[in-house]
Amino acid sequence: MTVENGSREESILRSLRRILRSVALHGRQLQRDHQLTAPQLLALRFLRDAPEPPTAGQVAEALVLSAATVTGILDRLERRGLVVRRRGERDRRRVRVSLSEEGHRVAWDAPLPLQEKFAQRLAQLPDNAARQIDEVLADVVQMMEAEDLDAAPVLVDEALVREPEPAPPPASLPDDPPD
Amino acid sequence: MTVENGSREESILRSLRRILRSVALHGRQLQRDHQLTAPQLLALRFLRDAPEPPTAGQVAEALVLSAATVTGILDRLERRGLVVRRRGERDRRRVRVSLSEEGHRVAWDAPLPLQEKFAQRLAQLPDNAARQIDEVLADVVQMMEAEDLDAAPVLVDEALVREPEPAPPPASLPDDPPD
DNA sequence: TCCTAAACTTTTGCACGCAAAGGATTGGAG
DNA sequence: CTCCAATCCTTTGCGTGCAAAAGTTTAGGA
Repeated sequence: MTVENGSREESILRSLRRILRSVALHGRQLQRDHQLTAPQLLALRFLRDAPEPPTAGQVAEALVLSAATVTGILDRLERRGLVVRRRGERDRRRVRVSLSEEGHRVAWDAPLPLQEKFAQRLAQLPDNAARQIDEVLADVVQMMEAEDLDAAPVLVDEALVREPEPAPPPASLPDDPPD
Repeated sequence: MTVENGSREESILRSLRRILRSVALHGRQLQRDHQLTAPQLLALRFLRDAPEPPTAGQVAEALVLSAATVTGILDRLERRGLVVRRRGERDRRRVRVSLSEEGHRVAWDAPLPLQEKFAQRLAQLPDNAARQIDEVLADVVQMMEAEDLDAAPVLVDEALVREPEPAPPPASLPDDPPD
């Protein structure tokens, strides 16, 4: 209410842009230093931590990427011998992906993805600060995802709907009848 | 400190992912509905608002993209007749970019980029809510941009350094001796 | 059994994004 | 005037990303 007001929005937008950019920059640095792109690294880690070889689709779901995109990522990882694709036996439509020896080595040596560095820092915050960040980001998501606002009943005060979201299931793999 | 703690971080990371994704999805919707991608739209708007035809490099700077990327964007806009490239006369290394007739029409009809829709919603928030968002995002940026934290003096409480940022210059074009 | 719909992955085609290399032009040092 | 470094843009090569179409394989109904 006090200071220049329009600049507040600019500041917020600038922060968002910087966040996007920060993610991108970190990705490039990663690639430069370790010959691994961010999604490749995330895929390796997911494979490493999976109790059993996930399918291509499961990798896509875990990384929140389309199947088409994951195909490309796996292509490159496979070409470099970090990953192995095996057609499912029970269900031959599926493709099970697992780490090679080399893949395991790399997956363990690889640096943390930005996500986790960030998470580490978050973990060091006092709980109320983290809670505040959580809530504010949820609000931002809400504003960004709100349907085209042309006639939208936009947020009026902090009493914001807090995620009707179908609460993403635990990180474990969905039911997975072996092929 | 109270409730399940790790899930707070997951929630925050999920929000960030959703924000990134929201930007991407909006871009695709834009392309589907208007045959224009987000960077193309931003370029058109920048050209529309520029007092005089900027150079390719100025467009890149304004959109915070590399020159190489902008070349591609301008290629596509030019191929569609929305934009005209003219070699500078005084300095023939430069390329001045301007809107065609059609380009002007499109630039005025085009929808708002997500940024502005979001900004509209922000403007409807009570000031203290906006302030909170602003501060929290600034903190997030700080945490994301902090140098590799291996030995970093990480934030301990809300007393965060608030943007040493060299205050981006006004939106006007940099000194521009006519070609 | 046969046939079609659904499930899963890959292919194709397009648009970013960038770094690095290349080409043209300019400006300044000598 | 000559030459070379700096400037500006484009080209090349690679890696995301996605939608839509295509290719396989499975499952379910007639």
